[in-house]
Amino acid sequence: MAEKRRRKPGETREKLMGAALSLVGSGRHFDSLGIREVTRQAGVVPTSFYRHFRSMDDLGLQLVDELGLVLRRMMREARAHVSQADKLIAESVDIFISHGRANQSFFLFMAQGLAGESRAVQDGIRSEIRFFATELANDLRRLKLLDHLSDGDLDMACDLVVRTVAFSLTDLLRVSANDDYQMDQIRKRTIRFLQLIFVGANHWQSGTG
Amino acid sequence: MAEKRRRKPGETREKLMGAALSLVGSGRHFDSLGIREVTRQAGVVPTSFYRHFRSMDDLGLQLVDELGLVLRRMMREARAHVSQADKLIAESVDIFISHGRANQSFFLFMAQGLAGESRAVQDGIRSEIRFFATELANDLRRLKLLDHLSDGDLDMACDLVVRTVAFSLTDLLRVSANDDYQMDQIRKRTIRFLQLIFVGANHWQSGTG
DNA sequence: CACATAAGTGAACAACTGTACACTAGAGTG
DNA sequence: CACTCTAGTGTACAGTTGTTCACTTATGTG
Repeated sequence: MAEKRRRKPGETREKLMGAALSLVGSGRHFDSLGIREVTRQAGVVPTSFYRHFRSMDDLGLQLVDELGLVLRRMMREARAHVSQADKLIAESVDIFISHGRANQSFFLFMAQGLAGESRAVQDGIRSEIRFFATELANDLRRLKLLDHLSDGDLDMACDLVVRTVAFSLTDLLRVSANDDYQMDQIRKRTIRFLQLIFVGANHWQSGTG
Repeated sequence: MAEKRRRKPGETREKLMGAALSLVGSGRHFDSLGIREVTRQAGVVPTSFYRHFRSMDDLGLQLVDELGLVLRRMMREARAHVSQADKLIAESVDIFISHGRANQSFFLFMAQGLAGESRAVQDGIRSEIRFFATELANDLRRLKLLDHLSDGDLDMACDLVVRTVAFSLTDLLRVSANDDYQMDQIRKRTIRFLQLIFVGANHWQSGTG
């Protein structure tokens, strides 16, 4: 046996990251995973792990990088689908939801990592979220929305929007994929949250506070 | 040796819960703690654990109950300190921050549990947060604030407020206690978030959306 | 005072863990 | 072709884990 060696470069690496992700997706917490467990799930011998990662933290950091790609894809699609300004919120939320479901494990990993053991992973995820927020601010500027806000206030508002969506995603990931009622509840509530924030932003004047 | 037995009822139980909490406080994730580790930290023999808890999940659930008490204390203090409506937000945020620091480990546990392995702990924490939100709604009704909102809309707004504060708490718990600059940044940003939400709520009309 | 019970103890065990080591197959390069 | 890397393999080991068991001791109740 054991006739397969060196098939594609990085194949085992991806298997390991996928294995960790799938364990997270099946309810486990990333910080409770062990090297042996991950390699077992990946169908690989434990020692192979060290060919690609120094430690579990290291693997986590590389997952954060991939998470960044997922988020960028999501942003791109949201940008491409913005038709009219009045439907912007609902359409964007729908895109978040569909990406959230399509990449369940990634977003579970994100939610876990925010309060996880590895400070580096925490920082990575937080910086991805911040990046997302500043990109959103750029887009709104480009669309001449919330034009009366100062740069700082717009940034603040976008930060709040992104946090709210992130929190809603964690709601979403808890309900089973076929529970349409709950899914729709979360969708509606998220839309209302964002509408409330945008109403606030529309009536915001820099002097406040 | 070993001359101390049965000192106070529940003494060891509290030591075990305190030990788990202190490990969380020192950077560990609750889901990565083991029974032996906790008993070691508590200065107790591993078998003692089973006298009080069936499993780690069980201990986690009992921590959620204590978390509820902490939250109720915080609410009570916030209620007692509401002087004028115009300072309500800033004063409440200050109380959240001081309680957040005083009960670091509890709030870390809360943040971890939201995305943790145990579904029961997740549910417990989420229901504590929901309870907090409905209590906030009751208070606002009593103070005749946001009086024009329907019950549903008020609930929604309070939910958003509580989520925002919860997220801010996780920011807070990351910075070291003596980093006054960062602490103040978080404080100011949280106040602005809440102000933005309240401006939105003030201008909200049920028909929106 | 006797005694059942709750709450502590230590020893034991099989299962699992992370990691080190020595080995080997294939790919790319000169 | 000879070579050096890279990425895979199996074996080994000491340390840790959860859990069971038989035990002791203090306490409150009858």
